[in-house]
Amino acid sequence: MNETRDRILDVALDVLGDNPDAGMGDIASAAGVVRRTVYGHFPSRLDLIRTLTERAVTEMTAVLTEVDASGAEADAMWVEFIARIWPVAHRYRVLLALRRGEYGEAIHGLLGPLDELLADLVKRGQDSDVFAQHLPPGILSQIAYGVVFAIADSDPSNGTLGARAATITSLLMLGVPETRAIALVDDQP
Amino acid sequence: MNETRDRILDVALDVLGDNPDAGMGDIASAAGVVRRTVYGHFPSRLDLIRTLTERAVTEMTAVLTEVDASGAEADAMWVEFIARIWPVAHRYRVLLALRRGEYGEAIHGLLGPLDELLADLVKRGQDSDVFAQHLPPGILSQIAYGVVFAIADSDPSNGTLGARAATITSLLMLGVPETRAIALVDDQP
DNA sequence: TCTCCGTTGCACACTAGTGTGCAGTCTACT
DNA sequence: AGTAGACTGCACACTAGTGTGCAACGGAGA
Repeated sequence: MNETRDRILDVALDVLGDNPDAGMGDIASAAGVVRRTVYGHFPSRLDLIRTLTERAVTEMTAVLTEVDASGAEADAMWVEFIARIWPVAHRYRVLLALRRGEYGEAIHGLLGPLDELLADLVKRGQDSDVFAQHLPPGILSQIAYGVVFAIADSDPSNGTLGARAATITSLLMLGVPETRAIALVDDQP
Repeated sequence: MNETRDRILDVALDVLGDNPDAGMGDIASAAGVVRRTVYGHFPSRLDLIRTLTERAVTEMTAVLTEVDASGAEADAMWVEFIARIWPVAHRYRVLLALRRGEYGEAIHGLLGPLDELLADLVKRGQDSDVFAQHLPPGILSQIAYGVVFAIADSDPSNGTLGARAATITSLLMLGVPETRAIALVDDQP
């Protein structure tokens, strides 16, 4: 039904991932349509980006709330969360870049609930002495999450080779000892 | 003599720090001059940014090579480097944002030598088992350095309160155990 | 006083993007 | 065959920035 619309969204994620400043024209031609068609589906550039962000938030909060329900320790939850978010993180890496800039405020607003869930998880970890307390949970969660995205971004292949490294790195940063971090990661099914 | 030129450079760092997409007009009025005057000193926007970057690279490589000469262990070197780079990092935080984008290539080229020095330091740390090896030195150094900038960016006051947290966080990420990290940081004169 | 020289104010050309209007075409469905 | 809906192609108005040219201004120093 809306296959063109979906293709535009998929392609926009790719194109903006390569260059967050890409214009509607670039997205259109990458999707094999004309610029006017894109405006037919998304009245403005902001609409497109908002739709993309909503998609990301939906996918990510779904994963996070599912993981949350497991009742495991905070560090184990984090490992599971990153493992499941990893394939998605690379696709949506552009959102991190787009948070500073013209649409920053809009994106920030949509990402807000996800940020809170993450901060909660980190806070619980800090309260039970699983995570270190050198930074407040709000900042620590953002930085740790940002590192995962940054590694996803440095990873050319989007393969699972980087997922392990990203998980270990973020765990270390959260204050989990290296031996425990490696044990947790290697426990993944 | 060149007090206007210097003021423009200083102010540009502030303005671009707040908004990396600020135009020459924004910089000019923030510096209390007219746009035309800015073009009198810097023929193009790229010139301005290049000059800013050269300044940053000069300051930072000076610090890093000085620290390098101490012959200390890699983790101690890192602590000293961050401690001395911290006041500068906040001012030049814009460069991290500017690396992706229009002038990315130019900035990347200028920052190259600094990147290599950092990667060398991390590699030496990995070789002597002071740093973990979950990521190749080139990526690990970038991520660790990025985290320091990111925390500097979250820090509203640019006070030294965040410096401690940033140093600990980057050490943890580099694989230094928490107790050792804290000991190192508290050893700072 | 005269003269540089940095600065100003304004006009201009150019680029590159956004978003709209509208008539025409193609295709799938009835 | 006919029609509805999506897509196209093109023109247009608008915004916002870059970089240039040039005459005029004003102050510090010879």
